[in-house]
Amino acid sequence: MLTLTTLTSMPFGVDTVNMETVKPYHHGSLQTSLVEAGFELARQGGPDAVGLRAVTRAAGVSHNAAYRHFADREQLLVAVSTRCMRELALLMEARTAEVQVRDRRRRARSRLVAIGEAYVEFATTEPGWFRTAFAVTDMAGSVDGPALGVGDEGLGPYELLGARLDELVEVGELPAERRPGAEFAAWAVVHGLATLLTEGPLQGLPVADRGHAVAIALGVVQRGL
Amino acid sequence: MLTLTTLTSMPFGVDTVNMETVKPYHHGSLQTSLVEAGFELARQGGPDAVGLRAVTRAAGVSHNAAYRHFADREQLLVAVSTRCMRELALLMEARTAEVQVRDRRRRARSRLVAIGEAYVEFATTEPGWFRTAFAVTDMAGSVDGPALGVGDEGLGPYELLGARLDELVEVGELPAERRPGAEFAAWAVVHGLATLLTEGPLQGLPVADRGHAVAIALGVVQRGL
DNA sequence: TGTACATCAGTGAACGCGCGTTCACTGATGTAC
DNA sequence: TGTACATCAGTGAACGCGCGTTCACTGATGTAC
Repeated sequence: MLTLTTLTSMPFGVDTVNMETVKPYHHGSLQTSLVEAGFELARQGGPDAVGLRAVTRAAGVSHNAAYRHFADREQLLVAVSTRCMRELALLMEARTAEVQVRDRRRRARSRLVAIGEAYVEFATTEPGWFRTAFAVTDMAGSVDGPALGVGDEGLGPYELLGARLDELVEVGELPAERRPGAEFAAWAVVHGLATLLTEGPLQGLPVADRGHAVAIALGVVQRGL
Repeated sequence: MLTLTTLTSMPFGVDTVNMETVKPYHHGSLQTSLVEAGFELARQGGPDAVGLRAVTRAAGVSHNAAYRHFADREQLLVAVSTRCMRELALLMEARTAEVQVRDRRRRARSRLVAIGEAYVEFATTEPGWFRTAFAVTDMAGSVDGPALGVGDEGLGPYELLGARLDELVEVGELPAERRPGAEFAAWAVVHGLATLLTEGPLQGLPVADRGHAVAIALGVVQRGL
């Protein structure tokens, strides 16, 4: 199993070390550092932990240096949220790539299951990041679908789901007439599982039973599609 | 369509009026009043709006009178959350009772759909209450299932779902061997829809499309069960 | 039937907390001439 | 090649906010005698 933190490279490598020792007046990449600090804070404390003061404190900078880079707390949170969303998308992609099935049809199904499982895996192993990813939702929705973007860097979770469903159609595992709206069903189960297991009343469910619950729910959706 | 607020009677009738005019030193039913005030605050502002000071202010009482009835803010929130959960259960029961279908099998299916729709209806029409209902989740989980209780006053949402699924089995619409774990699938879709439409990235979905999305998702689960 | 007194349910002032935000500032950078 | 100066990125003190919680208190209630 991949460690989640290995999915993305460090924001800047050597500079971080130099910063510790030299500590120049001009930071050089403070914006990135602040987002990264917020990302780490969000890991433990969720969106509420991402504050202007907390983030600047963690970056070793005076508390209102952040105002050079973000208009207010909300904008910082948007940036950190996007960062979390990208992390989710990266895990989904990684788990998809791991699928080793020859048969096109079975392969397409496995890959759909894989992104679903990755979604729930992300939520349960990194609940703080998961909550933060969905803490900001008033990014203007696009016409093509809801805004679950991760900026210019790759596809978002929603796009990845769409790609899997398209694949299912291509391969003949999903009747084309059932394709429209299929996202809603697939996404809803998986998001529901993630939320119930993470923040909701299924929090206390023994870890052993979790996989079971996920398997049942994903099975029902697969059969229903 | 029922108005949600009509589902429960006022906490106390005449006393409320008298309280306004007489305002005795001893309130008489402050605990109930505080919970009810929290319930109203939660309607607009969700769980964060349920504070000791906010609630006492709304009840027209000094800010720490609440400590006679609740050990701390958390306990107040638990009480208000339970209140919200009961409201959800009441809507689910009301919508179930409205189903008018003769055929036993079709009736059982309709009633399952009805509680699912009620769940989503509650979340979208009363997002503050919905969020508050699920804001407290560390009530010790029971052995029989997750703690989604509403105290001594009737069944909780989880129990209602179980009843519908049992009915489906009785009536022959759900193979008994698929009954175990069926809650997970059903609950997950519905909770996922509720969350995505309410707090998540589907917030911006035009109201017209909502019903469509819900119908598709519920259809998939029905078919999959 | 009356009264003393324990108990209970409120009051009001005060504390400390961390937060977002604003202000006037200073140190570093880079570019026009 | 050198220097003045605008611009940019950071600093540090201060403000006001609402919150939960604690303290010592007072007013009302009901019960034992």
